[in-house]
Amino acid sequence: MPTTLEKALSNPDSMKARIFSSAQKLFAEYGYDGTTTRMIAKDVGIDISTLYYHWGEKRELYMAVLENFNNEIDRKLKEIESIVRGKSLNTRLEVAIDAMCDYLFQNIDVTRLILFSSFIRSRETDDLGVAISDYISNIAVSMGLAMDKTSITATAKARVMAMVLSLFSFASGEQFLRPVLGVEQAHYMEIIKDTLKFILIPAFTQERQEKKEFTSPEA
Amino acid sequence: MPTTLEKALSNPDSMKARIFSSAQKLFAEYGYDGTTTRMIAKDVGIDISTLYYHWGEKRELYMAVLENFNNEIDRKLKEIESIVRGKSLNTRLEVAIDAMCDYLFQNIDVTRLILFSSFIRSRETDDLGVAISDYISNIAVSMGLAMDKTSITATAKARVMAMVLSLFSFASGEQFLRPVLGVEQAHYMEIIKDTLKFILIPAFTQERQEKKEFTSPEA
DNA sequence: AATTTTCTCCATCAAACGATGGAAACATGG
DNA sequence: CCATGTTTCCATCGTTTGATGGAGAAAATT
Repeated sequence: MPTTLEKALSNPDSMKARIFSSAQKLFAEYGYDGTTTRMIAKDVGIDISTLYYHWGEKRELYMAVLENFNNEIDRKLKEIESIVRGKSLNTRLEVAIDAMCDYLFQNIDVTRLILFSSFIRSRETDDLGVAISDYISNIAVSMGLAMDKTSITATAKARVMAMVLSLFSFASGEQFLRPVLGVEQAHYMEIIKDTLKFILIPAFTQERQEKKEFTSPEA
Repeated sequence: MPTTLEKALSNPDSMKARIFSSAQKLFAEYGYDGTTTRMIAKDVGIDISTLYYHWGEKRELYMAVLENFNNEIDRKLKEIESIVRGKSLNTRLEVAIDAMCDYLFQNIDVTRLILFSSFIRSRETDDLGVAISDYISNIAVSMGLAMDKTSITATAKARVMAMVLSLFSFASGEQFLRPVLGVEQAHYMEIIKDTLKFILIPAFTQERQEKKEFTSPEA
């Protein structure tokens, strides 16, 4: 069941969808305050008022971009969850890291957006943005690191945070991180995947063996 | 030997230093484009033109804030390096994580600033900002994960990146991450320290035992 | 073909932006 | 007390920002 937003964007050639696409790109690059409606209109190749005709206020357009990401990430998380269900913790982490990397690196714009909207306050409103925080608990459950949302310890949440923050940072910061590594774009993601597995899998699996702190879905 | 900038800020009651302090706080909260010169002036309690009298262009003030961070972080890294020199890798990581956390959490503004300046492009200039990237190699060497800057593999750099990005993200995002964990401010840092150690130490020490990929300074 | 609806642009608005010149307040040394 | 240099504020500049009304083009409907 497509949302009203998705229906409006169903035709990528429509003016509304073209504006949305440019807005997403620019908001992700310059942030909310750093992006002007004129920049978006120019990128699309239209007049400003055409933009306002289709989307109304700037804030409205921004919210739509965030809402769209919300829908996508929710779907993606459920998809990954269904894939890794029943697998061992080690496999769950490995598959999830691969899948999330694939997704986020294909959608760097939205990845940057969600990161910025969480970290940076806007001048006009105090509560713009969809918090990454909402996903932390969901991911912890999806990964089988906790039974349900309510029973997750602060420690477990923090570890999931570390995982998510690294992942988002690596994707969002590719533009300036990749030159430091001196690798090509295709190679970059492979290194990131390996690094995340290298860092995360020992930590979570060792913990499990030692304390059995995390419950596993097949238990 | 204090820099010219540090000399100008030596007296924290001076108008120039007060403006600098407010600017740092606001740039860190709203980003470059999200912070106006009027916001800064109002925060200090002065007229805009007073701000311009002391600092000139807005960009100038922003650059000064970044330069100040550069000086501080360089000093901090050298300080940490001298402390951990000769210690075991395990101890080095533990001490460094503690020290860096202590420092970054006491300077959340500058931590956020350096993160934003790396991730987000400004509207007016293309190369504003001091890249985090410069520190990656330095830290790798300081941690004893590599002999010198030139011989670090992309893989090793990526792992240091993961460490640095997590650290910076945890500090920069305290405002919205801490409520998710449901802990108090004092407890937050402790959890983050534990989490970083939990995540990083097994990865790096296991790697060392298995492949001896990283050189150690006492070898 | 005529009419209605949808769309796009031109011109423009008020408010906020970065930035400046000049007058007034302040301090300092003679 | 005055002269000189520094600092602060008021008023204002030109530009850019978000946003809108209305004229006309394009497309759809009748």
